[in-house]
Amino acid sequence: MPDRYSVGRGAVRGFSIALDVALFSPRAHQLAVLLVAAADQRSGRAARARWALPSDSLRTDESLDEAASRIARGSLGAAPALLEQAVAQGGARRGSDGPDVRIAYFGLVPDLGGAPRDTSWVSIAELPALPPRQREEIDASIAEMRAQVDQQPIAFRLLPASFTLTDLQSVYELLLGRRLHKASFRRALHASALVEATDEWRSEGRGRPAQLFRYAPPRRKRQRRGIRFDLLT
Amino acid sequence: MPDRYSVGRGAVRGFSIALDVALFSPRAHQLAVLLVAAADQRSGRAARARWALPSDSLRTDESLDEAASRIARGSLGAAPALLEQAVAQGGARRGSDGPDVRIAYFGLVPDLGGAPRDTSWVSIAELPALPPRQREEIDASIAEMRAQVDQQPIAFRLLPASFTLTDLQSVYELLLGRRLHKASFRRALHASALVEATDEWRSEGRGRPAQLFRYAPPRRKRQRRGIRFDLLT
DNA sequence: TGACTTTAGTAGCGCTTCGCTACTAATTCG
DNA sequence: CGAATTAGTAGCGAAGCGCTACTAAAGTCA
Repeated sequence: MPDRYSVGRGAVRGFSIALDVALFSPRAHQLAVLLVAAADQRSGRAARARWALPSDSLRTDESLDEAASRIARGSLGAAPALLEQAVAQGGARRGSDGPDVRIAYFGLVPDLGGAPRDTSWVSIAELPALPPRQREEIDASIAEMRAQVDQQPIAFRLLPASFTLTDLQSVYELLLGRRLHKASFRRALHASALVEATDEWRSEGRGRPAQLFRYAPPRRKRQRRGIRFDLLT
Repeated sequence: MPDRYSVGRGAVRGFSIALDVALFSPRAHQLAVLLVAAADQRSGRAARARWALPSDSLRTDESLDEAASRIARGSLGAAPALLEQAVAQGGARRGSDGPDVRIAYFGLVPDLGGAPRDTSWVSIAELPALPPRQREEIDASIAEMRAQVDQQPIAFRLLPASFTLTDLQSVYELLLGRRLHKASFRRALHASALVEATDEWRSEGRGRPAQLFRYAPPRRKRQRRGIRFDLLT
């Protein structure tokens, strides 16, 4: 009889688990991901710059979420504004001594200026060569993040407490990777009542000054919707 | 200096990895999940029936996807119509000898009648006591599956090649867990041109016979949409 | 036979949402 | 003073949604 309910029997304890954390941030009108510089490991050569996602092995005294948070803080020097699990992949050893299973997390980080030492914010449109599977992890993370953009108000975590609506629209455009129409964006935003106007205005060189808004979520119950056949691939 | 880019260094090889597979199927107008009966492991007692998700440890010669497929086939006796990763959880040992990390997959299975020996289709509204964390895995799987319902035409995988529109609507209602309005459902479906009518009709006892349709996806490019602020929690 | 029940399927109203063009408003530059 | 630049709004036409109310075709049963 096939082994149909072997819960916990004969567990193989030989796996190592690596966590990769893709931290995204809006930088210079591009969506950028934080990469760390790692020395080339092959000997007998001048060390060339290699790039990789912040990564580490799971330790025995922490949960996956804790490990992801530790790795994010270690590479960034601060806690990200959001940190969520994207995807797990792996199994079947690749013949190397690397980890067998990789679990990818992604995070969002406001643009607060520079990058920590030995790290760099790199536009997702210009990614360098990366270790195996990390490219797919970044792609999966972006897809997962975009799926959450209109489920959770994550865009506001990338902005300071008060911001202009043009700022907010730019964040949405970077997160989604496409342009939005100004009037439609504002209409939908106002209808949602997610922001409230302050009485401050910001002048940014030329042009009319922009009013500052703050995030002020109402307590609303989620309303159901019909089937979105138009979203089917 | 903090350990910021320790790719593959000091990997701990002590983890075991368990995969749980939640297989969903429409049964008796309920969404059901396949559970396997496991004998009570505590000794000195008459074995009471215990239920659990189909589960097994990851082996060293297979990938995560392969393991999930193996477990699904092992419990079901056939391959499911869909199998996708839902979530990984764990780390930090619970002091037991169980696996350290659990990775949940979910699948969809058409209603083809009975359940294999030692298994049972149980309505998700009447779940029995389950091993730790499996309840959360089922909840996460349902949420993930529902998020995919209008991204992928997964409902059609639960129906035979030809079906009535009432059948199709029932599948959508079970997958989404709520009632849909007949006229609106059909209007959206016809607008999508996802199905085409056959020239056959099915009479189901009383009432007017229903026309049979088949799934016939058009090749269409995905059109972008605006921000759905109204979906924000 | 003929009314009643049951299930399938459609018409269309009122409202909301969307993308878009076209406008007005307030500031700096020269 | 314009011209340029950025902020913000009005509103049109199309599409989508929820719903009530209808028609259509079968079985049931007096």
